[in-house]
Amino acid sequence: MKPKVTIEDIARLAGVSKATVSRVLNERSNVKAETRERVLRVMQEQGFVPSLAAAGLAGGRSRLVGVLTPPLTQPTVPEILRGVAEAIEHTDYEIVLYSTHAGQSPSTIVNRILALGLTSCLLVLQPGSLTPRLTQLATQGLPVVVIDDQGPAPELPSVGIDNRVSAYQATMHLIRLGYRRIAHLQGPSEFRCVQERYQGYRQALDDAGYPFNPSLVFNGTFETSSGRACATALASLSPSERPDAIFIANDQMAYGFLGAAEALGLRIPQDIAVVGFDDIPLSAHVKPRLTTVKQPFYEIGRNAVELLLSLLHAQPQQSVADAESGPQPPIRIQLPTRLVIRESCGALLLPRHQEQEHTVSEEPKSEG
Amino acid sequence: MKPKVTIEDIARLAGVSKATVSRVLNERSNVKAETRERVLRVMQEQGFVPSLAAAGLAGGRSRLVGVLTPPLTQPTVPEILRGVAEAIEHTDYEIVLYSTHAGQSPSTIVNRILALGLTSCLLVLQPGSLTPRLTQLATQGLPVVVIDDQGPAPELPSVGIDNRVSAYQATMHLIRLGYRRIAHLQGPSEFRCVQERYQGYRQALDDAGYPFNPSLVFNGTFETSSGRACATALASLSPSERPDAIFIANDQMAYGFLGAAEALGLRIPQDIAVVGFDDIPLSAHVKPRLTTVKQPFYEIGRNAVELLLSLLHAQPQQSVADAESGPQPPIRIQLPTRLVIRESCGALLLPRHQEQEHTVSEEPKSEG
DNA sequence: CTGTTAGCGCATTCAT
DNA sequence: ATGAATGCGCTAACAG
Repeated sequence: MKPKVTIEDIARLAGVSKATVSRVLNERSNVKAETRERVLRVMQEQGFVPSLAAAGLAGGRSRLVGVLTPPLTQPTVPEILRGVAEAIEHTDYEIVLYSTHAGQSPSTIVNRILALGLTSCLLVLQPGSLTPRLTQLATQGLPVVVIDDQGPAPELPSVGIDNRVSAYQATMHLIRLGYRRIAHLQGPSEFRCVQERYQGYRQALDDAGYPFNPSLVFNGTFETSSGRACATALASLSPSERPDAIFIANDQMAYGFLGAAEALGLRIPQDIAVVGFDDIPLSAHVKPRLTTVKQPFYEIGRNAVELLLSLLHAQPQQSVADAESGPQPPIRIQLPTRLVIRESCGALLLPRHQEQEHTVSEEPKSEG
Repeated sequence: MKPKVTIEDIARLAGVSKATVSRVLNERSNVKAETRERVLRVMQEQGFVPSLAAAGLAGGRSRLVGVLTPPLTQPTVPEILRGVAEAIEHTDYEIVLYSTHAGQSPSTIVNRILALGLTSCLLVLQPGSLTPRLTQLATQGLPVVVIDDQGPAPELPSVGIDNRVSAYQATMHLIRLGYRRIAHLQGPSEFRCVQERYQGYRQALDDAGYPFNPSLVFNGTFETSSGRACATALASLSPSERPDAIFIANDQMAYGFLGAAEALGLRIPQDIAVVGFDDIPLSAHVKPRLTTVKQPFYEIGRNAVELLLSLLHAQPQQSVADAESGPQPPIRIQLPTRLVIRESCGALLLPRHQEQEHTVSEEPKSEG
């Protein structure tokens, strides 16, 4: 193994004390410019790289951020992580990756993460059932940022999108295209984003003066299979009962819907127009190509890192702020989405749309 | 912040020395069963979690493995990482993730990794131009395992597939389906896997007694665009000159080929049959669905971790072994691939194939 | 088998 | 502005 160059080596070679070397390392101001230059030069020459491990130990805080993700093969994850990784890269922090998979108890992973002292903060994608535990850790002072969903109530600082507005725009798009009976396939109701998307759907119908028909709302699991199930259910309806469009709460379910619809002889978009949610990579390639709400996953990742680090650096004052103003609602950063229009909604069949893809954006008329 | 429970606390509460606690932690044999039980119980009660950072520092080796990957949005990466993550999870190591992206100098990332002392070993996906640097680090004693490609010569322990055999099978499949003029679209020639796939292609032609036609070999970049370029080139040929099938060295290029072929009026597989390589998620969904060689990415990830950890644990003896037998060729683990037959090769148009997907496997007649 | 003594490489008081 | 001393939490020799 290469003999590690230590601060001590640098100190000796530069003719200063270890403390001084440490000072230039941490960019303290109280070092004579001349001395600093000399030390820096020696560090260059020796290829000195400070040990993160030791620095963490000694300083009491490490420069590792724990990132906890669902399986990386889940289609929304890689793009988020790309944003996270690139944001981290501009800092002197590193990523410790914990990924969860199906048959694994949440406590296992949390215990593992608690092998902290390693990581000084936590970034969690889709916490799901971990939320209570995370909230607890957060109150104990561990900076935690959550991406995407945060359970029924927002309890932790988070980064994501405005699901309600996005769903509103998706539904409104269908309305403007002239569809009259617009169905909705939901995700699992325990997710906050599912409720919000549903609300956006409802509000769009209201604003358009459409009657709300509960029988047109279907429950899904966010998995492909429930898209298939939904398509099967619709196929069994008489043409007059059948909706002429559907807003599906994520792209995965939309794929299932598309596939089953084809097999069942339902033409998309002629018989039923479809709008999805997420815009994961496949969505531009399925047939028909999927109109969907694009989530800015990359930016979400970047913003989450920035938020997390800002929390981390604010740590010292936090307790003071808490004492002054009491517990504040956690910070929420919302990034804009856009509707990506492709084939499945039928818009491209109309004469006025000639582009391959375009986007719309529009706010709900009322807040609430 | 939660007051960290230290070994010292445990030692005091269990009425033993810190050294003993450390012994049960590291599962040393020389601890009286009774004492061990007591210590373990106290650790349970206190929710003690040892600090990886401190352990690494003190022990001289950390329990972090550095994983260096191309952008996570590259389609083959997530599945590999999933395997890596799950394998790591069964150990007491953790992953430190470094991901590279386009506009970034290799040295930057390597320097960053050298902020080692952090990580005790390195797993690198598609090292590319990093290979020399990695080789250097490896000779300095850093355990390094490479996934996929390793440059022109195998210089580092690696995990991957037998590209030659896989390409042979893909090409032979086309031959058996009766295609006579079989083209090949290569990747960038600096990659070893590209050469091997080419060799497999050549050998299949040889074994079948087909003449080799250099004008049917095209150079690509592994990117979608070169698939399009290739299709364009083929479209300009007269039907008699044009190949009736093509083996494309990765799925990304195959997508480009499929897309451009459709636009150019070339029917797949009627005019040209296509076989790809990788079987990334999209491949089952493009139209026509792509026949391709499936790489066992998940298993590759798992095996890479196992290899890396075995190297790490063998570290102490390594120099001895070297001295005895001189430098040995680096270990190479090769995992089996299988050909996934879908629409693009035309096999499903023939009467005897009724299944949606099936696989073939077959060895080259001769080695070399 | 177990306790004692030294550090690992660095940050952080104190001094000066 | 700089140096000396102390300790982070743990492992690794040593002794016993």
